[in-house]
Amino acid sequence: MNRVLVESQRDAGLAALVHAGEAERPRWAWDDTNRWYPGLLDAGVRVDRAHDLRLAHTILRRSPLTEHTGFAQVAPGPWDALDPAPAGPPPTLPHEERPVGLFDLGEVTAPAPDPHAALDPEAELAAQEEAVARSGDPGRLRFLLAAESAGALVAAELHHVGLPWRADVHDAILTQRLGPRPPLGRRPDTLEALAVRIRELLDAPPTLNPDSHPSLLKALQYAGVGVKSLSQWELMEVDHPVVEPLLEYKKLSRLLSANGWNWLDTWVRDGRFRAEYVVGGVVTGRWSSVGGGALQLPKAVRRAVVADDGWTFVAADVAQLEPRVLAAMSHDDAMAAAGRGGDMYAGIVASGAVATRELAKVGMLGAMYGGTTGASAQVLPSLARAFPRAIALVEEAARAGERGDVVATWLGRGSPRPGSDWDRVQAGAYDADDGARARSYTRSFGRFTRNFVVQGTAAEWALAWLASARRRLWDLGEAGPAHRDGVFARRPHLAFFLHDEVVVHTPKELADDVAHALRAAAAEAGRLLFGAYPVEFPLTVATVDSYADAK
DNA sequence: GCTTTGTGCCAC
DNA sequence: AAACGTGGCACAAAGC
Repeated sequence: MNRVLVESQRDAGLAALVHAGEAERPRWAWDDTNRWYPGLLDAGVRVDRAHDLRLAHTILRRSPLTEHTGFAQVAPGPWDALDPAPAGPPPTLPHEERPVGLFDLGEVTAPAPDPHAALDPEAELAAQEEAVARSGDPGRLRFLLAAESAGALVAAELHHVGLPWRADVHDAILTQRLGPRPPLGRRPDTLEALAVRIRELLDAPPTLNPDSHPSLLKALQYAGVGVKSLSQWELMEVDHPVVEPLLEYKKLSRLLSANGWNWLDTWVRDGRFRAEYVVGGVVTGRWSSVGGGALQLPKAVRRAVVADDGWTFVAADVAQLEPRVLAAMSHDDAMAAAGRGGDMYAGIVASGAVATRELAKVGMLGAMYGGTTGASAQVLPSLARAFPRAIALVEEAARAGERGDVVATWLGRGSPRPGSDWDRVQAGAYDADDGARARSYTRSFGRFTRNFVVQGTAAEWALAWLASARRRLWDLGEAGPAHRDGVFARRPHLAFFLHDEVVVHTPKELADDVAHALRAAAAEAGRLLFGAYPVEFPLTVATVDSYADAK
């Protein structure tokens, strides 16, 4: 049963209405989960199911399964122009005053009309349901839309609860590696000492700023260090005393700028890191994030992710998700068999296809990414003999992209068409240079579609896993000490998600049940996507008090 | 002065 | 200076 929420219901009575309505387990349909759910969560209301019209609209507009429908063929409308709503207020700015605005005599602009006022969610839901019904595979699309919307609920809940973050531990990590926090505008002691050492070894003046690429590159050349760039991999190939301190400087400088004290001030409040996850933010269907680099938390600071007292983390990740997904999509029995037993790469070696686990790994990754060089390309023929259906699937996806065609994930998410420069590049291939450029562009798009089908289907598996885990964790009920107010105060809940891994924050006494729930959810996700096809999705699960101790 | 671009590195 | 997919982010330099 659907219940559509419209703008006129955005008032003080909303939380009570939704709370009461939950008794009948409806599917709440709303324009954008982040415009409704954060407020409900703040009011202590969790919803069981939802339908995110904006996310569903995007999928249905681009799926090959609906391309013959009017829904996909009409000109872009207001639903196509929506930006994702943020899950929360913007962070506080470090080291500066917030813009005041009141006495800012700059250009006065009228507030933009709220695009949501013009939307008709009831009509949009009806149109979406009709498009699904007329699609080439309503069952798959219904599942995809349900999984995407469940993901939106999860993302809002992740932002609501936040990832436990110990600022004091983070500060200790920074102080140990960089020295005490310096005054504004000064380098930390360790970096300053390294800068001095780098200048000495290069015989460079005290004005040399190691953060300035052009001047550092010049100084390296004067000193006879023949590098064309400052990237690690190139510096590592050079034998010169400056390399070691320079690499150390770069590593620590990165830590400082990306996850240093400024990051801590900006993104950690009240012991929580609240990231904005953007569901469907990647064309493949993966999530992206904005603010704080939530999907790039470096291993160096994960020590600061510490469970609350009486609570612990259960961290789980899927072993070799993408090749398993590929085996299932292609019904490659030999590859599925290689995945039985936990380590698919070991299974590939056992099958006799390649000699070592490392070769199995780089070979499979190369097949899915479109690698053309090195060991990965060398073992590709062997992999193609051993796993013909799997390799054929990615090769066909690559050829489709090279033709400029659309490909689709297992559940029907369509790839974007090539950009407007596609025709221009192809048509302009007059001389040898232009021809080479056109071929390079074509192959590049082929690598994109090759990877799209696998990465996108892996993202669908992950959504199904998240949705199932979310329900199972809720069903575990309340236990142990309350750590906060709110609906998850005494409940195990998802606290972090990263493409193929999750971290659950749970009362200690439920840790074993959580681990079981995550494994059961993984098995359920496999069944929901691939039915009885015998492909396994084994998890590596660890119960840890700090995220740094997971795997 | 501001915005855009290039570089490099973090995650999967 | 990348090879081989998807991203975000900070900083300095270049562009306007």
